[in-house]
Amino acid sequence: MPTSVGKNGNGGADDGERSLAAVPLFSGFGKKEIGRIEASCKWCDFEPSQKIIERGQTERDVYFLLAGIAHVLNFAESGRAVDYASLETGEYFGELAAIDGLPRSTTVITRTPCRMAVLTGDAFMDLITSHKKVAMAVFKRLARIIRLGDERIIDLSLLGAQQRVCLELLRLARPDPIVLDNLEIFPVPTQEVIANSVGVARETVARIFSRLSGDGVIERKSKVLYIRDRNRLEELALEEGRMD
Amino acid sequence: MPTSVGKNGNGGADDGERSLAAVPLFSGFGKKEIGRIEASCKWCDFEPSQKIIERGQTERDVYFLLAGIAHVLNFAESGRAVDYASLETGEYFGELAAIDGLPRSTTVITRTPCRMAVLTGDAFMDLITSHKKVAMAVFKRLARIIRLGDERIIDLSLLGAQQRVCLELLRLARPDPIVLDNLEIFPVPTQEVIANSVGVARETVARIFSRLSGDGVIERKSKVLYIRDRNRLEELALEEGRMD
DNA sequence: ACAAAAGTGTGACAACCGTCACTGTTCATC
DNA sequence: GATGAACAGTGACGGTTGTCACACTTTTGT
Repeated sequence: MPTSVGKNGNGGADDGERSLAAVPLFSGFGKKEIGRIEASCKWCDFEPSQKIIERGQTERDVYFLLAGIAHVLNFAESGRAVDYASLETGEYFGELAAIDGLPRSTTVITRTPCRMAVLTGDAFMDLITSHKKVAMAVFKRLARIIRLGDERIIDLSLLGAQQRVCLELLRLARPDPIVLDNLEIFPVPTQEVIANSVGVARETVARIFSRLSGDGVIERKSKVLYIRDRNRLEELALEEGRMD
Repeated sequence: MPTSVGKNGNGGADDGERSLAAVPLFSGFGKKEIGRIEASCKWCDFEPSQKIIERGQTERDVYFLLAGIAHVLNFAESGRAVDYASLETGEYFGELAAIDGLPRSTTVITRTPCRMAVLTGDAFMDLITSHKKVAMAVFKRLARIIRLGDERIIDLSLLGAQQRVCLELLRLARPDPIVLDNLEIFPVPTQEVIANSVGVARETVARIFSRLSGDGVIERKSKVLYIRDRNRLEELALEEGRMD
């Protein structure tokens, strides 16, 4: 089992703020309206590594992440995981089941302590059908998910493990807040997370990192991973940059 | 180049019926309403192997497939293709760009002669925002696309080529219309199409077919592929059924 | 009906990568 | 600061699969 589940099985206590202000989906609403939505929410706190929804379950709640980070993934019987996405504060999940009524297609697990607001699937659908802005925002989000999925399918179908890892590094990279020319990744995900995100074995990620470090392309310092030679990294990601 | 493009470059002539009756998305509409939508459509006929939309283009039209079959795919520079889906009569494509205004993420090419109705992106969005039933149907379709994509990512990440090919055969299989216990695939896609659908080399598909034929699991007769031993095929798809 | 094109079958071969089995390192927690 | 757990690095090894090359078969078009 790659992930242990927290003890607080019943869904977390409610002891935090009750505000949806952090959710961009509702940014078009006035205070009254938001208040009404807030009134129909359940509020929960979760510890790290807790399962919020699980593939195959049939409830239809929609979750709004008010604080914390969660990730969307799936497990194979073998125990290996496939990571789809990381959810940040303000994002939501569980829409699919609310929309089509089918069982959950993926599992969502908290990475950090998380505070969430929960709407029933019906309440969410009411929101969608009665507010065009919300509907549009959800449409755009679904479109984005589809586009990201398509990209991922291309990568998995056509690229080698090394290329996919390099691409993932480039996707994760952000400009260094101080020296903006430098790219860095902070915090560095574990190799296992990266491996699950691009569909390779963890050891393969380790080997590729070793090589990249040796070539001076990347450099790791505890929590930060610096990208020293972005061009080379892009070459490796795009060309058939062989490993030898 | 795996696919040649038809000569009728300007988008096809209009010489067919002008009816959206075949499109389930509009099934909830009365005659008048459908008539209004029909009035705002452009109508086109396309020959086989014509590119309808192409990855990267920025127009936002939405296409309704009134007759024929098209497929959604992408090409790598190497020439290898990734097939996402096959579109049948009554389905539509091009929604994503209409929704989010971004460039086309995939290419769509006709497989057979196709008749289509075309709405501008704006007209399509009007339809969505003014008719809840349409919006819901589109939501459901997007949800379905996401779920299918997720499945595909799992398969690509966790399964071997052989397993994926066997799975694809099971997905394509339909009961024999006469002897309903028998499964068959008709018409058989070319090995190249299957290869592009599951992300393996065409030769690999050929080799797997050879083996399956030798083991009496499948049997090919010109246009039909019979599945003789469904259980074995499922075993091979799910277990780590080794090739020896 | 015939030629050309498209699709299929198969061998040889290398490399890529997953798996297994470790050791070494860093990190939290007492 | 010690101690265990999580994380990271690395060697060995073999199977699976992609690539290249080519013969063969079926389909298509004229």
